[in-house]
Amino acid sequence: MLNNKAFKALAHPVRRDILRRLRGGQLSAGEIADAYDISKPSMSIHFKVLKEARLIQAERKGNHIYYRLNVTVGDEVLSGIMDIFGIEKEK
Amino acid sequence: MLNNKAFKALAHPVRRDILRRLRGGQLSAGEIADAYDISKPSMSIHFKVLKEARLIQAERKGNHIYYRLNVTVGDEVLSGIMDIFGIEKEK
DNA sequence: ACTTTATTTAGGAAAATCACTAATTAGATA
DNA sequence: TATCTAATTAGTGATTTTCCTAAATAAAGT
Repeated sequence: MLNNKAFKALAHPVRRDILRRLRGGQLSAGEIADAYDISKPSMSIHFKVLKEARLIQAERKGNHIYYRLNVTVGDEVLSGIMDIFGIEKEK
Repeated sequence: MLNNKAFKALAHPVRRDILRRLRGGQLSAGEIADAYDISKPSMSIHFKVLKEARLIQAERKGNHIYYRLNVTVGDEVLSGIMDIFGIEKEK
């Protein structure tokens, strides 16, 4: 399946929340992780899952790694859902 | 999370395919199951997951159980995805 | 009542997911 | 080089998922 990884990534509430948090622009791994009561290593795994699904993109700036949303894949998921349910895009 | 179950249900490629198959109208458990190289009991579990996520609805007719799509929940998922990525509904 | 057909439930094994702590890597700075 | 900060990787354990076969249930036909 083409974007099975994206659907799998979206199956976890924390990962969906991370994405929502990135709507406003890029944030560092630490900034995101601080918002959750989950260890940094565990958060890092969530970032990895999102990255491998191409739902987020990473950029290193000195000491920090900044993550930002990849809305393109968001659109793909949206199209996927619409296809699944036979929902037409209202123009 | 409200519809975490729906997102979890959508994480499996076979379950997404089952839903797609139901776009054209209702089908019996057996009709759906026959299309996959997976045992009936395992398929039954997939139906259960989809049912508990309210993505499908079941109706017994004599010997058969017919499943049909619940597009309402499809719409909810769609809205959820749009919210996550900050995608605006184009009117 | 017995049998057949359709489907689910029970029980169990393998694999994946998700969390943790400890250790490592990468870059900046003294 | 040594040290500090930021983030990841390694290793481990608990839980969940996903599949199987065998058994049970439900409705219909004989």
